[in-house]
Amino acid sequence: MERKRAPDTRSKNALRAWIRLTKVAKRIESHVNRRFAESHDTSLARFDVLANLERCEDHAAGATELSRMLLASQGNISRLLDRMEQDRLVRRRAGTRDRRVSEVQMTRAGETLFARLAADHETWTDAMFGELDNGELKQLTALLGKLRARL
Amino acid sequence: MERKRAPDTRSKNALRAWIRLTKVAKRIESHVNRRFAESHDTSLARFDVLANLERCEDHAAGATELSRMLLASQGNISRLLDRMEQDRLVRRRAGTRDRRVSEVQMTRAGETLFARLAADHETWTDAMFGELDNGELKQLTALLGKLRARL
DNA sequence: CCGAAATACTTTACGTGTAAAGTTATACTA
DNA sequence: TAGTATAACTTTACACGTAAAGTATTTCGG
Repeated sequence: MERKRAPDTRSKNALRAWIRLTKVAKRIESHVNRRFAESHDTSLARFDVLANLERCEDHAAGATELSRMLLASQGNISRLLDRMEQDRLVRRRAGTRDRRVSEVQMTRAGETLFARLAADHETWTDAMFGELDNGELKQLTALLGKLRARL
Repeated sequence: MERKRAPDTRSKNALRAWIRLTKVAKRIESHVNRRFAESHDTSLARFDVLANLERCEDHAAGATELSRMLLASQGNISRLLDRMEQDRLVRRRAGTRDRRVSEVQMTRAGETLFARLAADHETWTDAMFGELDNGELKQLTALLGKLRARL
């Protein structure tokens, strides 16, 4: 008894790749989010903000700059920073040169939290990607890089 | 002048793969969402519901069944279906055998819309993945499949 | 220097995601 | 069969995403 198989056209293969890509990304994201919530009462969105500030000069950046790094809208960032500021993870003050700019500065508390989050995050990632060896990881990264070029 | 490069450890490579994976997925998702909004005044979330109903017997399924297929919570599905029902894309009625079940049935309007959405979606996907040839698409799908196993 | 355009951010309205509590129907056990 | 557990769904409260309109500041052309 021969099982009917989906066609092997380029178009269908692209569709399959996209569906698998989004499902895998969703699963990992939800996994990481749950872990951040359980063990640190925080979220992936906040981690992303901290991770990007970490790589900035003086651990500070403008809000628009942040929104570009995070691939998110300014409005979204604005309220996310409101909540993070309430929790004392970041501080905002008007820019000195350009007073339109809201300079976002990571606080000591933010730095401390980020260090803990980053360590856990690396551990989890390592475990989740455990099925792939080093060569496969690079291959995956390279394929995604090629894909990214067209977006 | 030699530029300092990030270390090539398994852990860092896993981190890089994950970051690229989520960024690429986000970009495609946002692209598709914008297109669905512009050309059909709808969303990726609704498309996913329709696509999954399409593959069900009689184009109908229980809400819990749907939430599992979509990797989403029951509460989310419940309200998403409220909105889709208002727009006459699906219909709900109590199950005949088990009256707790909310049987979700795609309407004619839903089927018509889905046909149009699916055609466009395939075109867009094909274009976005244009950088990858057929072999690379399969390779990507396979790597993601391996990854999925551990989640 | 003055008015217009551009830029940075905030606010608002809404869609979509979760967790947790609430409602109703079914199933199971004593 | 009564009582309780389980299951399907809805509701609520909140986080987080967008687009679009609003506010304040800077920049630029005349």
